[in-house]
Amino acid sequence: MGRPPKFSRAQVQNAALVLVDQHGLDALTMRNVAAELGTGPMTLYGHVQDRADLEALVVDAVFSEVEIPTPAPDPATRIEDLCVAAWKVLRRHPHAARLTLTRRTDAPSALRLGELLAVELGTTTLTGRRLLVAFRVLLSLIVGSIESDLAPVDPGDDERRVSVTESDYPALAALSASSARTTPEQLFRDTVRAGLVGVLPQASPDNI
Amino acid sequence: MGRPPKFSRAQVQNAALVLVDQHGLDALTMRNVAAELGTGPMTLYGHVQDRADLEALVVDAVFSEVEIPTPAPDPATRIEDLCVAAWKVLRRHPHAARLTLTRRTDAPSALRLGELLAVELGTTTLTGRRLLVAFRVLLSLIVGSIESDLAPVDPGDDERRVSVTESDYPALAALSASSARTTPEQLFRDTVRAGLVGVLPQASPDNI
DNA sequence: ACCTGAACACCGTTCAAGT
DNA sequence: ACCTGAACACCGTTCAAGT
Repeated sequence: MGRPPKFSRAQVQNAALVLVDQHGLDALTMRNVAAELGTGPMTLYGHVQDRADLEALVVDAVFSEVEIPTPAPDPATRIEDLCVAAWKVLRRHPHAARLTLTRRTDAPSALRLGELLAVELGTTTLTGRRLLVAFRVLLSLIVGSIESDLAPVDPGDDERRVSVTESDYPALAALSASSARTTPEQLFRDTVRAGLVGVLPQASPDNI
Repeated sequence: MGRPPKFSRAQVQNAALVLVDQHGLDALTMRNVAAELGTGPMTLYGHVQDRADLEALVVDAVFSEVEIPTPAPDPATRIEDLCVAAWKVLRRHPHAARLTLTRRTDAPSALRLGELLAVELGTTTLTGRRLLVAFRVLLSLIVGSIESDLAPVDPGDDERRVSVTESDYPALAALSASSARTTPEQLFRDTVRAGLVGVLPQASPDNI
């Protein structure tokens, strides 16, 4: 407890992510993180600007875990793999994922991933508006799929939940039954492939 | 101030939505809503189960505003119009939209809209897994597009924002420049149409 | 029986006192 | 100069006192 600070910003980041993973997003408070590090709340302000900064740190930690896949031979598969890598890391941190859904992220690790995806799309024949649409479609599919999977995470919601099996929504009930017959990853891969078909002229619907 | 309650659940709902629209999501507190209605915080618990219930009320209010479009002749356009209707209403309430991104919604008005979309997709040749994927793609595109648009809503973020024009992310910068040349609605329509091409065998890429 | 104020256990952050 | 505890202005909700 001499001159050097008692802990680093990286330690704050790690403690925050562990807290969120283990006890949910509501547990992410200045006071809890400080307690985890064995100090008072005010000591945190030496490493973090404010609460929003703490949240940004968590988002950055999550995307830092993305394993960039080794490039597949064809562009469509490279793009798909990149999307799956992002999806996987968000799935591994469902509570933290909610942070990325709500606020726009400046986290360098997230921007780097976005840049990678944009570069990959740029190697296709897509340009201009169609390139932009392709990018937005893929980002949306990642974010949207995570959101769709997030339901069971919300605790206590189940008691209040109106079962979709109810005959009020027969079409939704049929979909929900059909979704019980796939794994989440398979469903996401199918979703991304469908998106690619709509977006890449050269992607053929055959491999779906 | 006699026997009948001083206000209805619908009034609570309305007061909550107005509060969120005007002062942002952080202003949505039991105490603020109560003050808006001229009572103490505890009186709210006569109409609302807890804070989560209050948020659900806001989400329901938003989706209740959806104007179901008059059905277009062809299925693809009917589906597109339905998606745009949902997108528009979320755009009109950007702060409240954040609630729908994070938590799974049981709001009847939202389920009814989902059911409508599922039914519409059911009138195509799609069945089983492909029907499910189509539904997920469209939902994801709505949710994801809203999320992408939400950035400027977050107040005070701009000061901290790392400009994407920075040369660290040239591909992202190019995309962002390209997105400045379209309207949000046009971009969303293009996005949905691309999604439909990937998802509906009979949708032709010609009309993009 | 119902409505609701006081009180409790939190929260982020300011401010000033400690070193 | 820097670190950090006390204090402030909030929050959702319990509990008990009022009618």
